[in-house]
Amino acid sequence: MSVLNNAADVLRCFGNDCPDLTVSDVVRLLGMPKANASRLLKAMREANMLETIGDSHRHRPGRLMLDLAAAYRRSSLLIGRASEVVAEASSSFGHTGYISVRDGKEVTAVADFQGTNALRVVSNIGRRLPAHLSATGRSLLARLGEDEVRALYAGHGALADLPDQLSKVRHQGFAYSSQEATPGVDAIAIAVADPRTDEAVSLCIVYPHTLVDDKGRDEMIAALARGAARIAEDLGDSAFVAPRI
Amino acid sequence: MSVLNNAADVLRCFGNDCPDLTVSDVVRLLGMPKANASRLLKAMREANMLETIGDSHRHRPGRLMLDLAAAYRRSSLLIGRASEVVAEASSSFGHTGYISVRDGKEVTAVADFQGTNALRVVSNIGRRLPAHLSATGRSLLARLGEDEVRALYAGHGALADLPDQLSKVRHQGFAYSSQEATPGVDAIAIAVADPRTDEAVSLCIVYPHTLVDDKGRDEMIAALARGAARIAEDLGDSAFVAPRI
DNA sequence: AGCATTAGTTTCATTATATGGAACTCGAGT
DNA sequence: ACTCGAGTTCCATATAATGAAACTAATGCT
Repeated sequence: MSVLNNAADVLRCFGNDCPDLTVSDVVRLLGMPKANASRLLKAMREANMLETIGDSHRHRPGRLMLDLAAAYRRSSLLIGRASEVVAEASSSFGHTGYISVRDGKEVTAVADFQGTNALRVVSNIGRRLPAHLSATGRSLLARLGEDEVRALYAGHGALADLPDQLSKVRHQGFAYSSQEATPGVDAIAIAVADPRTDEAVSLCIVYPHTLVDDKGRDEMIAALARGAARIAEDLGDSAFVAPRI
Repeated sequence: MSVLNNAADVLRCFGNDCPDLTVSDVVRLLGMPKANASRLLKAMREANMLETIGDSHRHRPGRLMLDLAAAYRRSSLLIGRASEVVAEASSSFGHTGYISVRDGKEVTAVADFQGTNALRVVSNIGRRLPAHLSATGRSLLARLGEDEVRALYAGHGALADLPDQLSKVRHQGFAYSSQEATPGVDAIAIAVADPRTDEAVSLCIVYPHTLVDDKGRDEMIAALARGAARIAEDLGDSAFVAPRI
Protein backbone atom coordinates (compact mmCIF):
# COMPACT_ATOMS: atom_id res chain seq x y z
CA MET A 1 0.00 0.00 0.00
CA SER A 2 2.61 2.46 -1.02
CA VAL A 3 0.08 5.15 -1.88
CA LEU A 4 -0.93 5.19 1.74
CA ASN A 5 2.65 5.63 2.83
CA ASN A 6 3.15 8.39 0.35
CA ALA A 7 -0.01 10.07 1.56
CA ALA A 8 1.16 9.74 5.13
CA ASP A 9 4.52 11.24 4.15
CA VAL A 10 2.71 14.18 2.64
CA LEU A 11 0.71 14.67 5.83
CA ARG A 12 3.89 14.49 7.87
CA CYS A 13 5.23 17.47 5.94
CA PHE A 14 2.71 19.68 7.69
CA GLY A 15 4.52 19.41 10.99
CA ASN A 16 5.76 22.61 12.58
CA ASP A 17 6.99 25.15 10.07
CA CYS A 18 5.02 24.16 7.00
CA PRO A 19 1.41 25.28 7.00
CA ASP A 20 0.76 24.51 3.35
CA LEU A 21 2.16 22.47 0.45
CA THR A 22 2.32 22.71 -3.32
CA VAL A 23 3.12 19.98 -5.81
CA SER A 24 6.69 21.19 -6.08
CA ASP A 25 7.07 21.34 -2.31
CA VAL A 26 6.17 17.67 -2.21
CA VAL A 27 8.59 16.89 -5.04
CA ARG A 28 11.36 18.67 -3.19
CA LEU A 29 10.60 17.35 0.29
CA LEU A 30 9.90 13.75 -0.63
CA GLY A 31 12.00 13.38 -3.77
CA MET A 32 9.09 11.97 -5.74
CA PRO A 33 8.54 12.37 -9.51
CA LYS A 34 6.27 15.32 -10.06
CA ALA A 35 3.76 13.36 -12.10
CA ASN A 36 3.33 11.28 -9.05
CA ALA A 37 3.09 14.17 -6.63
CA SER A 38 0.50 15.84 -8.79
CA ARG A 39 -1.70 12.76 -8.93
CA LEU A 40 -1.23 12.04 -5.25
CA LEU A 41 -2.30 15.49 -4.13
CA LYS A 42 -5.25 15.31 -6.48
CA ALA A 43 -6.35 11.98 -5.05
CA MET A 44 -5.88 13.23 -1.51
CA ARG A 45 -7.94 16.30 -2.35
CA GLU A 46 -10.71 14.12 -3.70
CA ALA A 47 -10.60 12.00 -0.57
CA ASN A 48 -10.88 15.17 1.57
CA MET A 49 -7.52 14.53 3.14
CA LEU A 50 -6.35 17.82 1.68
CA GLU A 51 -8.00 20.98 0.44
CA THR A 52 -6.69 23.86 -1.59
CA ILE A 53 -6.44 27.27 -0.03
CA GLY A 54 -8.75 29.53 -1.99
CA ASP A 55 -8.17 28.75 -5.65
CA SER A 56 -4.41 28.64 -5.34
CA HIS A 57 -2.26 25.55 -5.74
CA ARG A 58 -1.41 25.49 -2.06
CA HIS A 59 -2.80 22.64 -0.01
CA ARG A 60 -3.61 22.27 3.64
CA PRO A 61 -5.08 19.37 5.60
CA GLY A 62 -8.70 18.76 4.66
CA ARG A 63 -11.86 18.98 6.72
CA LEU A 64 -11.80 15.25 7.24
CA MET A 65 -8.70 15.67 9.34
CA LEU A 66 -10.24 18.26 11.61
CA ASP A 67 -12.48 15.79 13.36
CA LEU A 68 -9.82 13.19 13.98
CA ALA A 69 -8.04 14.93 16.80
CA ALA A 70 -11.40 15.13 18.55
CA ALA A 71 -12.06 11.44 17.91
CA TYR A 72 -8.67 10.63 19.40
CA ARG A 73 -9.58 12.48 22.56
CA ARG A 74 -12.98 10.84 22.74
CA SER A 75 -11.43 7.40 22.36
CA SER A 76 -9.55 7.66 25.60
CA LEU A 77 -11.09 7.70 29.03
CA LEU A 78 -7.70 8.68 30.40
CA ILE A 79 -7.47 11.78 28.25
CA GLY A 80 -10.99 12.77 29.23
CA ARG A 81 -10.27 12.44 32.91
CA ALA A 82 -6.96 14.25 32.59
CA SER A 83 -8.61 17.07 30.66
CA GLU A 84 -11.09 17.69 33.46
CA VAL A 85 -8.28 18.03 35.95
CA VAL A 86 -6.15 20.33 33.83
CA ALA A 87 -9.13 22.43 32.71
CA GLU A 88 -10.04 22.98 36.33
CA ALA A 89 -6.48 23.82 37.32
CA SER A 90 -5.99 26.02 34.29
CA SER A 91 -9.05 28.10 34.97
CA SER A 92 -8.49 28.39 38.71
CA PHE A 93 -4.86 29.50 38.40
CA GLY A 94 -5.28 31.32 35.11
CA HIS A 95 -2.33 29.59 33.46
CA THR A 96 -2.27 27.56 30.28
CA GLY A 97 -2.51 23.78 30.64
CA TYR A 98 -1.83 20.79 28.40
CA ILE A 99 -2.42 17.11 28.12
CA SER A 100 0.45 15.44 26.26
CA VAL A 101 1.41 11.98 25.10
CA ARG A 102 4.85 10.61 24.32
CA ASP A 103 5.72 9.11 20.97
CA GLY A 104 9.21 7.69 21.12
CA LYS A 105 11.55 10.55 21.95
CA GLU A 106 8.94 13.24 21.30
CA VAL A 107 5.90 14.57 23.08
CA THR A 108 2.80 16.07 21.49
CA ALA A 109 -0.03 17.97 23.11
CA VAL A 110 -3.41 16.34 22.52
CA ALA A 111 -5.49 18.94 24.33
CA ASP A 112 -4.84 22.46 25.56
CA PHE A 113 -6.51 24.92 27.86
CA GLN A 114 -5.70 28.56 27.38
CA GLY A 115 -4.90 30.50 30.50
CA THR A 116 -6.93 33.55 31.41
CA ASN A 117 -4.25 35.78 32.89
CA ALA A 118 -3.23 38.83 30.92
CA LEU A 119 0.30 37.44 30.80
CA ARG A 120 0.07 33.80 29.83
CA VAL A 121 1.91 31.24 27.82
CA VAL A 122 0.38 30.88 24.41
CA SER A 123 -0.69 27.35 23.68
CA ASN A 124 0.98 25.56 20.81
CA ILE A 125 -0.96 22.37 20.40
CA GLY A 126 0.36 20.05 17.73
CA ARG A 127 3.97 21.10 18.10
CA ARG A 128 6.30 18.25 18.92
CA LEU A 129 8.91 18.71 21.59
CA PRO A 130 11.92 16.52 22.41
CA ALA A 131 10.82 14.49 25.43
CA HIS A 132 14.08 14.86 27.32
CA LEU A 133 14.03 18.64 27.06
CA SER A 134 10.65 19.36 28.60
CA ALA A 135 9.03 18.78 31.95
CA THR A 136 6.07 17.08 30.35
CA GLY A 137 8.38 14.76 28.39
CA ARG A 138 10.44 13.86 31.44
CA SER A 139 7.34 13.14 33.49
CA LEU A 140 6.46 10.55 30.85
CA LEU A 141 9.99 9.19 30.43
CA ALA A 142 10.21 8.75 34.18
CA ARG A 143 7.51 6.11 33.93
CA LEU A 144 9.85 3.91 31.88
CA GLY A 145 12.43 1.70 33.51
CA GLU A 146 16.05 2.86 33.46
CA ASP A 147 16.97 0.23 30.90
CA GLU A 148 14.08 1.23 28.64
CA VAL A 149 15.26 4.82 28.73
CA ARG A 150 18.80 3.70 27.96
CA ALA A 151 17.56 1.65 25.03
CA LEU A 152 15.46 4.55 23.75
CA TYR A 153 18.33 6.98 23.90
CA ALA A 154 21.06 4.59 22.78
CA GLY A 155 23.51 6.40 20.55
CA HIS A 156 22.10 9.77 21.55
CA GLY A 157 24.94 11.86 22.91
CA ALA A 158 24.86 14.61 25.54
CA LEU A 159 22.30 12.85 27.71
CA ALA A 160 24.59 12.15 30.63
CA ASP A 161 22.26 13.79 33.10
CA LEU A 162 18.95 12.40 31.89
CA PRO A 163 18.96 9.34 34.21
CA ASP A 164 19.57 11.60 37.21
CA GLN A 165 16.84 13.98 36.14
CA LEU A 166 14.43 11.10 35.74
CA SER A 167 15.21 9.51 39.06
CA LYS A 168 14.55 12.88 40.65
CA VAL A 169 11.19 12.99 38.86
CA ARG A 170 10.41 9.45 40.01
CA HIS A 171 11.23 10.37 43.57
CA GLN A 172 9.33 13.67 43.60
CA GLY A 173 6.39 12.44 41.60
CA PHE A 174 6.40 15.48 39.34
CA ALA A 175 8.63 17.12 36.74
CA TYR A 176 9.59 20.76 36.78
CA SER A 177 11.37 22.98 34.33
CA SER A 178 12.33 26.61 34.58
CA GLN A 179 12.94 28.54 31.39
CA GLU A 180 14.03 25.43 29.57
CA ALA A 181 12.19 25.07 26.26
CA THR A 182 11.15 28.74 26.21
CA PRO A 183 12.84 31.66 27.97
CA GLY A 184 10.67 33.09 30.73
CA VAL A 185 8.43 30.05 30.88
CA ASP A 186 8.28 27.49 33.68
CA ALA A 187 6.36 24.24 33.63
CA ILE A 188 5.18 21.55 35.98
CA ALA A 189 4.03 18.13 34.82
CA ILE A 190 2.65 14.95 36.36
CA ALA A 191 2.14 11.74 34.41
CA VAL A 192 -0.58 9.17 34.94
CA ALA A 193 -1.42 6.00 33.01
CA ASP A 194 -4.28 3.67 32.26
CA PRO A 195 -2.98 0.12 32.79
CA ARG A 196 -5.79 -1.36 30.71
CA THR A 197 -4.75 0.47 27.57
CA ASP A 198 -1.09 1.01 28.38
CA GLU A 199 -1.35 4.68 27.57
CA ALA A 200 0.25 7.38 29.64
CA VAL A 201 -0.49 11.09 29.57
CA SER A 202 1.11 14.07 31.18
CA LEU A 203 -0.86 16.77 32.95
CA CYS A 204 1.05 19.97 32.54
CA ILE A 205 0.75 23.62 33.52
CA VAL A 206 2.95 26.26 31.90
CA TYR A 207 3.30 29.77 33.31
CA PRO A 208 5.40 32.91 33.10
CA HIS A 209 8.44 32.55 35.35
CA THR A 210 8.06 36.02 36.82
CA LEU A 211 4.47 35.52 37.88
CA VAL A 212 4.74 32.56 40.21
CA ASP A 213 6.85 32.05 43.33
CA ASP A 214 7.68 28.73 44.98
CA LYS A 215 4.56 28.79 47.06
CA GLY A 216 2.32 29.37 44.07
CA ARG A 217 4.11 26.64 42.20
CA ASP A 218 3.58 24.19 45.03
CA GLU A 219 -0.12 25.00 45.11
CA MET A 220 -0.41 24.16 41.44
CA ILE A 221 1.55 20.95 41.88
CA ALA A 222 -0.77 20.01 44.73
CA ALA A 223 -3.83 20.70 42.59
CA LEU A 224 -2.55 18.61 39.68
CA ALA A 225 -1.41 15.92 42.11
CA ARG A 226 -4.85 15.60 43.70
CA GLY A 227 -6.47 15.18 40.32
CA ALA A 228 -3.83 12.80 39.03
CA ALA A 229 -4.00 10.68 42.18
CA ARG A 230 -7.75 10.34 41.81
CA ILE A 231 -7.33 9.23 38.18
CA ALA A 232 -4.57 6.79 39.15
CA GLU A 233 -6.74 5.27 41.81
CA ASP A 234 -9.84 5.01 39.63
CA LEU A 235 -7.99 3.43 36.73
CA GLY A 236 -5.68 1.27 38.83
CA ASP A 237 -2.37 2.89 37.91
CA SER A 238 -0.19 1.19 40.50
CA ALA A 239 3.01 2.80 39.24
CA PHE A 240 1.76 6.29 40.09
CA VAL A 241 3.83 8.08 42.69
CA ALA A 242 1.94 10.65 44.69
CA PRO A 243 3.95 13.86 44.40
CA ARG A 244 5.71 15.04 47.53
CA ILE A 245 6.41 18.72 47.62
CA MET B 1 -6.05 5.38 -5.87
CA SER B 2 -8.77 3.39 -4.32
CA VAL B 3 -6.74 2.58 -1.25
CA LEU B 4 -6.71 6.24 -0.43
CA ASN B 5 -10.45 6.44 -0.74
CA ASN B 6 -10.88 3.39 1.39
CA ALA B 7 -8.55 4.87 3.97
CA ALA B 8 -10.50 8.12 3.90
CA ASP B 9 -13.73 6.17 4.33
CA VAL B 10 -12.27 4.51 7.38
CA LEU B 11 -11.30 7.87 8.82
CA ARG B 12 -14.77 9.19 8.15
CA CYS B 13 -16.18 6.46 10.37
CA PHE B 14 -14.72 8.19 13.39
CA GLY B 15 -17.20 11.03 13.18
CA ASN B 16 -19.42 11.64 16.19
CA ASP B 17 -20.49 8.44 17.90
CA CYS B 18 -17.65 6.12 17.00
CA PRO B 19 -14.48 6.65 18.98
CA ASP B 20 -12.79 3.43 17.84
CA LEU B 21 -12.95 0.83 15.08
CA THR B 22 -12.21 -2.87 14.70
CA VAL B 23 -11.75 -4.86 11.50
CA SER B 24 -15.32 -6.12 11.70
CA ASP B 25 -16.66 -2.61 12.33
CA VAL B 26 -15.05 -1.58 9.07
CA VAL B 27 -16.44 -4.62 7.28
CA ARG B 28 -19.91 -3.80 8.54
CA LEU B 29 -19.78 -0.04 8.01
CA LEU B 30 -18.10 -0.04 4.61
CA GLY B 31 -19.20 -3.41 3.25
CA MET B 32 -15.67 -4.39 2.34
CA PRO B 33 -14.30 -7.96 2.31
CA LYS B 34 -12.67 -8.62 5.62
CA ALA B 35 -9.34 -9.65 4.12
CA ASN B 36 -9.25 -6.22 2.70
CA ALA B 37 -10.27 -4.45 5.88
CA SER B 38 -7.64 -6.31 7.82
CA ARG B 39 -4.86 -5.34 5.43
CA LEU B 40 -6.09 -1.79 5.14
CA LEU B 41 -6.10 -1.20 8.88
CA LYS B 42 -2.68 -2.79 9.12
CA ALA B 43 -1.30 -0.50 6.43
CA MET B 44 -2.91 2.54 8.03
CA ARG B 45 -1.39 1.54 11.34
CA GLU B 46 2.04 1.27 9.77
CA ALA B 47 1.59 4.67 8.18
CA ASN B 48 0.64 6.13 11.59
CA MET B 49 -2.80 7.04 10.37
CA LEU B 50 -4.24 4.71 12.99
CA GLU B 51 -3.03 3.23 16.22
CA THR B 52 -4.37 0.40 18.32
CA ILE B 53 -5.71 1.15 21.76
CA GLY B 54 -3.53 -0.75 24.18
CA ASP B 55 -3.00 -4.20 22.77
CA SER B 56 -6.62 -4.64 21.76
CA HIS B 57 -7.88 -4.81 18.20
CA ARG B 58 -9.58 -1.48 18.48
CA HIS B 59 -8.19 1.37 16.44
CA ARG B 60 -8.27 5.10 16.84
CA PRO B 61 -6.76 7.90 14.74
CA GLY B 62 -2.96 7.85 14.93
CA ARG B 63 -0.54 10.43 16.23
CA LEU B 64 0.06 11.71 12.74
CA MET B 65 -3.50 12.98 12.68
CA LEU B 66 -3.15 14.91 15.89
CA ASP B 67 -0.96 17.57 14.36
CA LEU B 68 -3.08 18.16 11.32
CA ALA B 69 -5.85 20.13 12.97
CA ALA B 70 -3.15 22.45 14.29
CA ALA B 71 -1.61 22.73 10.82
CA TYR B 72 -5.00 23.65 9.43
CA ARG B 73 -5.31 26.48 11.93
CA ARG B 74 -1.78 27.68 11.22
CA SER B 75 -2.46 27.71 7.50
CA SER B 76 -5.08 30.38 7.81
CA LEU B 77 -4.43 33.96 8.77
CA LEU B 78 -8.18 34.39 9.12
CA ILE B 79 -8.52 31.63 11.69
CA GLY B 80 -5.59 33.04 13.64
CA ARG B 81 -7.12 36.49 13.74
CA ALA B 82 -10.54 35.17 14.62
CA SER B 83 -9.05 33.05 17.40
CA GLU B 84 -7.51 36.08 19.05
CA VAL B 85 -10.85 37.85 19.10
CA VAL B 86 -12.82 34.90 20.44
CA ALA B 87 -10.15 33.95 22.99
CA GLU B 88 -10.26 37.49 24.32
CA ALA B 89 -14.05 37.56 24.43
CA SER B 90 -14.23 34.10 25.93
CA SER B 91 -11.89 34.90 28.76
CA SER B 92 -13.36 38.31 29.50
CA PHE B 93 -16.97 37.07 29.62
CA GLY B 94 -16.15 33.61 30.93
CA HIS B 95 -18.22 31.83 28.29
CA THR B 96 -17.11 29.21 25.82
CA GLY B 97 -16.20 30.39 22.31
CA TYR B 98 -15.70 28.77 18.94
CA ILE B 99 -14.34 29.39 15.51
CA SER B 100 -16.28 27.39 12.91
CA VAL B 101 -16.20 26.83 9.20
CA ARG B 102 -18.99 25.70 6.90
CA ASP B 103 -18.70 22.64 4.74
CA GLY B 104 -21.77 22.38 2.57
CA LYS B 105 -24.76 22.14 4.86
CA GLU B 106 -22.70 21.45 7.95
CA VAL B 107 -20.52 23.48 10.25
CA THR B 108 -17.49 22.24 12.18
CA ALA B 109 -15.57 23.94 14.93
CA VAL B 110 -11.90 24.37 14.11
CA ALA B 111 -10.88 25.96 17.40
CA ASP B 112 -12.49 26.27 20.79
CA PHE B 113 -11.97 28.29 23.93
CA GLN B 114 -13.35 26.87 27.13
CA GLY B 115 -15.25 29.30 29.29
CA THR B 116 -14.14 29.89 32.85
CA ASN B 117 -17.49 30.34 34.56
CA ALA B 118 -18.60 27.61 36.92
CA LEU B 119 -21.64 27.11 34.73
CA ARG B 120 -20.47 26.99 31.16
CA VAL B 121 -21.22 25.25 27.92
CA VAL B 122 -18.86 22.37 27.40
CA SER B 123 -16.99 22.63 24.15
CA ASN B 124 -17.51 19.92 21.58
CA ILE B 125 -14.95 20.60 18.92
CA GLY B 126 -15.07 18.26 15.95
CA ARG B 127 -18.81 17.68 16.13
CA ARG B 128 -20.63 18.60 12.97
CA LEU B 129 -23.84 20.56 13.21
CA PRO B 130 -26.46 21.24 10.53
CA ALA B 131 -25.73 24.77 9.35
CA HIS B 132 -29.35 25.88 9.22
CA LEU B 133 -30.01 24.82 12.81
CA SER B 134 -27.33 26.82 14.56
CA ALA B 135 -26.46 30.47 14.97
CA THR B 136 -22.92 29.87 13.79
CA GLY B 137 -24.18 28.04 10.70
CA ARG B 138 -26.71 30.74 9.83
CA SER B 139 -24.09 33.46 10.24
CA LEU B 140 -22.11 31.66 7.53
CA LEU B 141 -25.08 30.85 5.31
CA ALA B 142 -26.10 34.51 5.46
CA ARG B 143 -22.95 35.36 3.54
CA LEU B 144 -24.23 33.41 0.55
CA GLY B 145 -26.63 34.93 -1.94
CA GLU B 146 -30.29 33.92 -1.72
CA ASP B 147 -30.01 31.85 -4.86
CA GLU B 148 -26.93 30.04 -3.59
CA VAL B 149 -28.79 29.13 -0.42
CA ARG B 150 -31.73 27.94 -2.48
CA ALA B 151 -29.44 25.79 -4.61
CA LEU B 152 -27.71 24.37 -1.55
CA TYR B 153 -30.97 23.43 0.10
CA ALA B 154 -32.80 22.33 -3.01
CA GLY B 155 -34.98 19.34 -2.25
CA HIS B 156 -34.55 19.87 1.45
CA GLY B 157 -38.01 20.17 2.98
CA ALA B 158 -39.17 22.12 6.01
CA LEU B 159 -36.89 25.06 5.34
CA ALA B 160 -39.57 27.56 4.60
CA ASP B 161 -38.32 30.04 7.15
CA LEU B 162 -34.59 29.82 6.42
CA PRO B 163 -34.55 32.68 3.89
CA ASP B 164 -36.29 34.95 6.38
CA GLN B 165 -33.91 33.97 9.15
CA LEU B 166 -30.95 34.66 6.91
CA SER B 167 -32.16 38.03 5.76
CA LYS B 168 -32.60 38.97 9.39
CA VAL B 169 -29.01 37.89 10.02
CA ARG B 170 -27.83 39.90 7.01
CA HIS B 171 -29.65 42.94 8.28
CA GLN B 172 -28.54 42.66 11.90
CA GLY B 173 -25.00 41.58 11.10
CA PHE B 174 -25.09 38.77 13.64
CA ALA B 175 -26.91 35.49 14.25
CA TYR B 176 -28.57 34.57 17.50
CA SER B 177 -30.11 31.40 18.79
CA SER B 178 -31.80 30.70 22.07
CA GLN B 179 -32.01 27.08 23.25
CA GLU B 180 -31.99 25.81 19.71
CA ALA B 181 -29.38 23.08 19.28
CA THR B 182 -29.12 22.44 23.02
CA PRO B 183 -31.72 23.19 25.69
CA GLY B 184 -30.61 25.93 28.04
CA VAL B 185 -27.91 27.16 25.71
CA ASP B 186 -27.91 30.41 23.75
CA ALA B 187 -25.43 31.43 21.11
CA ILE B 188 -24.33 34.49 19.19
CA ALA B 189 -22.28 34.34 16.02
CA ILE B 190 -20.69 36.75 13.56
CA ALA B 191 -19.09 35.66 10.30
CA VAL B 192 -16.13 37.25 8.57
CA ALA B 193 -14.23 36.23 5.45
CA ASP B 194 -10.86 36.57 3.79
CA PRO B 195 -11.49 37.57 0.17
CA ARG B 196 -8.04 36.43 -0.89
CA THR B 197 -8.63 32.84 0.09
CA ASP B 198 -12.40 32.78 -0.15
CA GLU B 199 -12.72 31.28 3.28
CA ALA B 200 -15.28 32.38 5.82
CA VAL B 201 -15.31 31.67 9.53
CA SER B 202 -17.82 32.27 12.25
CA LEU B 203 -16.92 33.78 15.60
CA CYS B 204 -19.28 32.34 18.13
CA ILE B 205 -19.96 32.57 21.86
CA VAL B 206 -22.20 30.02 23.58
CA TYR B 207 -23.55 30.57 27.07
CA PRO B 208 -26.14 29.29 29.53
CA HIS B 209 -29.50 30.93 28.83
CA THR B 210 -30.19 31.68 32.47
CA LEU B 211 -26.93 33.49 33.04
CA VAL B 212 -27.14 36.29 30.53
CA ASP B 213 -29.79 38.97 30.03
CA ASP B 214 -30.32 41.10 26.92
CA LYS B 215 -27.85 43.69 28.07
CA GLY B 216 -25.14 41.12 28.69
CA ARG B 217 -25.83 39.59 25.33
CA ASP B 218 -25.51 42.93 23.58
CA GLU B 219 -22.17 43.54 25.25
CA MET B 220 -20.86 40.28 23.93
CA ILE B 221 -22.18 41.00 20.45
CA ALA B 222 -20.47 44.36 20.59
CA ALA B 223 -17.18 42.77 21.65
CA LEU B 224 -17.29 40.19 18.86
CA ALA B 225 -18.41 42.87 16.42
CA ARG B 226 -15.47 45.12 17.20
CA GLY B 227 -13.03 42.27 16.65
CA ALA B 228 -14.75 41.04 13.50
CA ALA B 229 -14.91 44.54 12.05
CA ARG B 230 -11.19 44.97 12.56
CA ILE B 231 -10.50 41.67 10.82
CA ALA B 232 -12.86 42.57 7.97
CA GLU B 233 -11.11 45.86 7.49
CA ASP B 234 -7.60 44.44 7.64
CA LEU B 235 -8.34 41.63 5.20
CA GLY B 236 -10.61 43.64 2.94
CA ASP B 237 -13.86 41.77 3.51
CA SER B 238 -16.19 44.20 1.79
CA ALA B 239 -19.28 42.03 2.35
CA PHE B 240 -18.99 42.36 6.10
CA VAL B 241 -21.94 44.07 7.74
CA ALA B 242 -21.15 45.81 10.99
CA PRO B 243 -23.65 44.45 13.52
CA ARG B 244 -26.30 46.84 14.72
CA ILE B 245 -27.73 46.01 18.09
C1' DA C 1 -12.70 -29.51 29.44
C1' DG C 2 -14.50 -29.74 24.64
C1' DC C 3 -16.92 -27.79 20.99
C1' DA C 4 -18.95 -24.02 18.43
C1' DT C 5 -18.78 -19.30 17.04
C1' DT C 6 -16.88 -15.09 15.97
C1' DA C 7 -12.87 -12.13 14.85
C1' DG C 8 -8.68 -11.49 12.50
C1' DT C 9 -4.78 -12.85 9.43
C1' DT C 10 -2.53 -15.14 5.55
C1' DT C 11 -2.26 -17.26 0.95
C1' DC C 12 -2.63 -17.15 -3.96
C1' DA C 13 -3.99 -16.25 -8.73
C1' DT C 14 -6.18 -12.47 -10.97
C1' DT C 15 -7.07 -7.83 -11.88
C1' DA C 16 -6.62 -3.19 -11.24
C1' DT C 17 -3.66 0.53 -10.05
C1' DA C 18 0.45 3.15 -9.37
C1' DT C 19 4.68 4.48 -11.49
C1' DG C 20 8.05 7.56 -14.00
C1' DG C 21 9.67 9.44 -18.19
C1' DA C 22 8.28 12.56 -21.63
C1' DA C 23 5.14 15.39 -23.90
C1' DC C 24 1.86 18.90 -23.03
C1' DT C 25 -0.65 23.15 -20.94
C1' DC C 26 -0.95 27.24 -18.54
C1' DG C 27 0.77 31.75 -16.54
C1' DA C 28 4.08 35.09 -15.28
C1' DG C 29 7.96 37.61 -16.36
C1' DT C 30 11.16 39.69 -19.81
C1' DA D 1 6.85 36.23 -28.94
C1' DC D 2 9.86 33.61 -25.96
C1' DT D 3 11.36 31.44 -21.85
C1' DC D 4 10.98 29.64 -17.46
C1' DG D 5 8.60 27.39 -13.68
C1' DA D 6 4.73 24.88 -12.05
C1' DG D 7 1.31 21.58 -12.80
C1' DT D 8 -1.19 18.07 -15.45
C1' DT D 9 -1.87 14.25 -18.79
C1' DC D 10 -0.31 10.25 -21.56
C1' DC D 11 1.31 5.64 -22.02
C1' DA D 12 3.61 1.12 -21.50
C1' DT D 13 5.39 -1.32 -17.66
C1' DA D 14 5.87 -2.90 -13.12
C1' DT D 15 3.71 -3.21 -8.87
C1' DA D 16 0.35 -3.48 -5.64
C1' DA D 17 -4.57 -4.27 -4.35
C1' DT D 18 -8.37 -7.50 -4.57
C1' DG D 19 -11.58 -11.32 -2.99
C1' DA D 20 -12.40 -16.13 -2.09
C1' DA D 21 -11.05 -19.54 0.83
C1' DA D 22 -8.04 -21.65 4.08
C1' DC D 23 -6.03 -20.86 8.39
C1' DT D 24 -5.38 -19.18 13.38
C1' DA D 25 -6.65 -16.98 17.59
C1' DA D 26 -9.75 -15.69 20.89
C1' DT D 27 -14.34 -16.02 23.20
C1' DG D 28 -18.54 -18.07 24.62
C1' DC D 29 -21.50 -22.11 25.73
C1' DT D 30 -23.04 -26.55 27.66
